Amino acid sequence: MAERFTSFGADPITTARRLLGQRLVRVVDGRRRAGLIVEVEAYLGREDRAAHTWGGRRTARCESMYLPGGHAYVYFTYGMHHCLNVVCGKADEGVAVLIRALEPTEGLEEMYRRRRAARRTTDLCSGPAKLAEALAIDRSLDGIDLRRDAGLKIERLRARALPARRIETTPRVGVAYAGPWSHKPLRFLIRGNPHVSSGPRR
DNA sequence: CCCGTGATTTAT
DNA sequence: TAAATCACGGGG
Repeated sequence: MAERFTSFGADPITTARRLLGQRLVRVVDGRRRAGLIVEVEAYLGREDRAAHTWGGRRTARCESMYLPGGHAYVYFTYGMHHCLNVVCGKADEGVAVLIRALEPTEGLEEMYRRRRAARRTTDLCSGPAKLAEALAIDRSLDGIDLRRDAGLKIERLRARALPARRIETTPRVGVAYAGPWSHKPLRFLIRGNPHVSSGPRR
């Protein structure tokens, strides 16, 4: 029986690295859908032009990003997509880690049912909105506590972060508008994993 | 490459 | 109130 991952109090870069290789679990009607976290991005709060909390912006949408580490921040964009962030740090810091891709491990049949366009397992969760669709994650989960809530949690499969040589670092995806912040190496992937999204390779 | 799609944010 | 924007994905 896997324990829950609960070390959400650190800064977003540390948390991002710690989350790689852990297991994201969604329970719907008592049934599990799960996958290993293989790609994440760190969002650094006030100073980070690409973060929703940039400049201390505090809007209805991103309010939950100011909760203490361990909560979910789920937002809706492009009129059709949801994305899941794991809030980290302390209350009011506005820092989080975007979960960008999973290697599916449980509930694949249900994932295929939800993801009409998926032809192979690497299409199921290889992007932030893909995994949200596959795991039925939407704004109803915004602000929930990942350390206590039954519907969405992270299981700790390893006590320590993966060794640095197994982690690839690249700029973040889709933040070209963010000036200097668009090039910073804040995207982290498990090197060589086929389930990562189609962002920059290095 | 282009485009859907509509909530959310930002400008007037 | 109106206009622009968008942590994306799918199909050519």
